[in-house]
Amino acid sequence: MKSQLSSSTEDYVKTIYAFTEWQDAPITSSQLAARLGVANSSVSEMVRKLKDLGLVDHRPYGAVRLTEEGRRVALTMVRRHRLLETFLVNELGYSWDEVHVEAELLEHAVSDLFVERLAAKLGDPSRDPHGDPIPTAEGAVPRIDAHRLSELDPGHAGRITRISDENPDLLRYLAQERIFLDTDVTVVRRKPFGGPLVVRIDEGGGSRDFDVADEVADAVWVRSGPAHPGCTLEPGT
Amino acid sequence: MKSQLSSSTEDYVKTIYAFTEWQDAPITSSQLAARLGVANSSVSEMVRKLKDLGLVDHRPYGAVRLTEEGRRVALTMVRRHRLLETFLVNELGYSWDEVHVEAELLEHAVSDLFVERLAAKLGDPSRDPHGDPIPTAEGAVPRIDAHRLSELDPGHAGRITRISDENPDLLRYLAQERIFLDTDVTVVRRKPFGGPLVVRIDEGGGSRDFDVADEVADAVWVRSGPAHPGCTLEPGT
DNA sequence: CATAAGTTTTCGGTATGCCTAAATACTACG
DNA sequence: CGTAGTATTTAGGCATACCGAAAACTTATG
Ligand SMILES: [Mn+2]
Ligand SMILES: [Mn+2]
Ligand SMILES: [Mn+2]
Ligand SMILES: [Mn+2]
Repeated sequence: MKSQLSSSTEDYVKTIYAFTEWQDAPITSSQLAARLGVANSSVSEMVRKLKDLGLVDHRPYGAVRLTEEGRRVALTMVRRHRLLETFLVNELGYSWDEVHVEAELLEHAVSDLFVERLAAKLGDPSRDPHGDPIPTAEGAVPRIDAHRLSELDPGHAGRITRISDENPDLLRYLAQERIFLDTDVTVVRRKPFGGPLVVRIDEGGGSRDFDVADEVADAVWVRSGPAHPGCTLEPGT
Repeated sequence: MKSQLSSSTEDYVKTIYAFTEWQDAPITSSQLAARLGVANSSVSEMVRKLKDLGLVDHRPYGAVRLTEEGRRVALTMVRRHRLLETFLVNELGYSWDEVHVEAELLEHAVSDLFVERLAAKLGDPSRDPHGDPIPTAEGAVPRIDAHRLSELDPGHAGRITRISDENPDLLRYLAQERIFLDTDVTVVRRKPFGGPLVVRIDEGGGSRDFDVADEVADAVWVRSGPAHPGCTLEPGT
């Protein structure tokens, strides 16, 4: 059952999974190549290998989709990655913009024992420093019910539950502006002529207004409703 | 200054260093091959590469010796390995026979930042779970003044300061027999006709006698003198 | 519906790091 | 001091994972 995949294989599978985590369409070869920073030809070769391993479904010139087994492997890697990020922030004092690169390598080096011991030590967290859900060891993914800040109408209030970790510079900027996970925000209005979104931020009893650039509004996810939402689990397949 | 060596390169350098850590003679090609579990021919190729990188001195058919630069790299890897082992035991509840394999992989995946943050969190320890000295970030090696149990005369008393981590089975056996680092022992006598060494073990107010097989007596290092010896540092070169 | 534009795959090649088998160099002994 | 035996290096190959360029296929457009 433990087939000992190479780190490249693990990264391919993880990247295929990540693409459909917050949207629906399956990933294409060139998108995969772009995300992995390799040539299209390299993807063609690896996808054939992944298919031979039974990790993806793929017809020539078609999109790449994970099989059940591929999804299982992906969730294992995502769990590792996010637990490691949590460890780096909670225990080693990393900031949330520094953790991704480190976790990207460590995830391939740790054993299953290490991961489970670490999870226990961290108190079995259900989300990582960016608010991304941490799959359980059994492959269940905590459901996070949130919308992009960019999609919300004026007047909508909620709590930041996820910030895309794709751009470290953006994360650094937000930290500097004292905007974190669990910060409460209200959409005030959109400035005219394609201007930025204005949000009100609750902070230490008072509040302040903040202009949100479009790229930022796309990266920040907000959940309305109760202050500390319980996480519901959807079973792994 | 950071030249990004491959994990194989790092393991070669570390193994060359380790060979002379507790004895004098430099390592030969075949010894290196045996320790790394690779063919002699692989060593010949890699040693040429290491020489090109300026990490070792080597003439054809001669022994392999680290250069100053090689020693610096080796000490970096040894520091990583031993800090990771310490972390696994102290923070994740590993036993001392489980840590080596895990650290062997992790040492190549962690960053300098990770290592220094980890060292700080662990309180800058000067020895690992097996009593092996942890080099400082500057490359100074805590000097451990100890002798093999097998070399001591009857009547000699001391404290266990190091146990070779080469054989996990031996470590497991010793743990089961409640013999740890910092256990106080006195050599009682050697049983005749090449029989085992008998040592007295101080334990919880009382004491017990224990028969030590030759392989064990070679693996256990004892330091006489004060109960908690201060560590002296020898500067890295 | 034909062809241009874009995407994907195939092809030939590079770099690591490993292997076995063969050649070569040391060393120790008669 | 020559030679047998051992240690080491060289030669030829394999597997992985990457590349750029060329060929093959899909799709979009006029
Ligand atoms: Mn990775
Ligand atoms: Mn994350
Ligand atoms: Mn290693
Ligand atoms: Mn150790």
